[in-house]
Amino acid sequence: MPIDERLLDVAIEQFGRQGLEGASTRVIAAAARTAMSSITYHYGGKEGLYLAAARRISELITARMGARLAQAAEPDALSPQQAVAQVTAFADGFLAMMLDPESAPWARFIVREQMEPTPAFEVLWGQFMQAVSDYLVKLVLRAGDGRWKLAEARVRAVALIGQVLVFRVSRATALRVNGWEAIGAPEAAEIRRVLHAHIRAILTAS
Amino acid sequence: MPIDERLLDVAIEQFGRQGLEGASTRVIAAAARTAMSSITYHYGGKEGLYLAAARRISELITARMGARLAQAAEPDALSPQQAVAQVTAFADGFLAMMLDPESAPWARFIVREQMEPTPAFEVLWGQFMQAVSDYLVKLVLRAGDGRWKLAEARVRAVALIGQVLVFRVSRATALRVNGWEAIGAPEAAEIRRVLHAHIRAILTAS
DNA sequence: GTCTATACTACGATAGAC
DNA sequence: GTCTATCGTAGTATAGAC
Repeated sequence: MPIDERLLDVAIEQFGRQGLEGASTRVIAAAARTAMSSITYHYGGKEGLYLAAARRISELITARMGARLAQAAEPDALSPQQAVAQVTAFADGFLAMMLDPESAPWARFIVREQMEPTPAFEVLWGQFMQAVSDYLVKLVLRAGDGRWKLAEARVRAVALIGQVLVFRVSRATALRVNGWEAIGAPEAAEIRRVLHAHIRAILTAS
Repeated sequence: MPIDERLLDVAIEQFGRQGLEGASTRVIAAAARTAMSSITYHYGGKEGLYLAAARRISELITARMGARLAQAAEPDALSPQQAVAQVTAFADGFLAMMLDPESAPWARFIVREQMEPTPAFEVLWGQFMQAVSDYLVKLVLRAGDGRWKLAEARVRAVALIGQVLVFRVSRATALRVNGWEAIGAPEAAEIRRVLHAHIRAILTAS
């Protein structure tokens, strides 16, 4: 693995944990087994490395979600029941990503950007968030079969996302509340059961 | 306002934004208009100040949520319909806190602790999170009227929380998705409408 | 109690050897 | 391209004046 890729991997980990200011280029360079000045050479400096990390995260997430978005039928062509099924499938895929240990560094990076946006947020939004949210809002609109205006469907989509996100973002609390040591296969199955029930209830209620 | 309280206020703000390592005692002391060594004197050092900030946040949140938890009837004595109403009232109170600009620093601090727990997480959990989650799980159990086991009610409670939390933790995305500039009164009303509908659908679905 | 002064460590950037 | 060496700045902690 070339130096610039090693640097990106370490950067996502370190920036995710410590933030742009908190992370140290010394530590990043050492963990990538190279000299500090490699960061200047490849990315122009600390900020350049930070933006490159945001682009790399977008690539990794697009690689995971892209297949689903590409193969998905146009939401407008679906029946409401099919749209509910698609939302459920989306939630399963999103949950799997949120529970995958490898998503932890990305999640830390992204949550930081949510609460304290920097120019890197524009990268994340433009590279994958906008497409994902457009897709989900369309599905919700279709599942509602005309019951909801666009504005309401958007809020509903955000709330739906929240139900999945909480198991990554509030992981420590989720573990305590449930008395779990970790989220393994049985716990993930329990979460999926609940999310399926919630999605069906929310999207099919009169 | 005495120096130690000024230090705590600034510390919550700074630690929330930059984390334990990222925040600087120089900046904190300067913003509190005192000398760096006051931190050592009052709190023993940076880490002591960090733990004190966690205790202060717990106090502030308890002051806001405590009234509701204290005046709330024992969940076991409620009818399922009353339990649904209580969950809705809880969600409204929690959402108001999440939308209140003054919650932003606390939220940043707490989210950091969720994703990268330090000993301060024990403080937050013990001081208010445990009581709040116990209360909510009991309400959900009661609303389910025997349909759900304890384990399922816990997962449902976490998912419910997620629907509210997302508007604080993923604020930047929520604004983009909805095309909002900020979350003012009309936007908050729209969110409440959706959350009420979701809670009713989730807790009363067969 | 609160301050100033200072010791010591770590930071990011960069010049220059190879 | 990748390294070492170094500069100037900023970090925490602490000693000691008042």
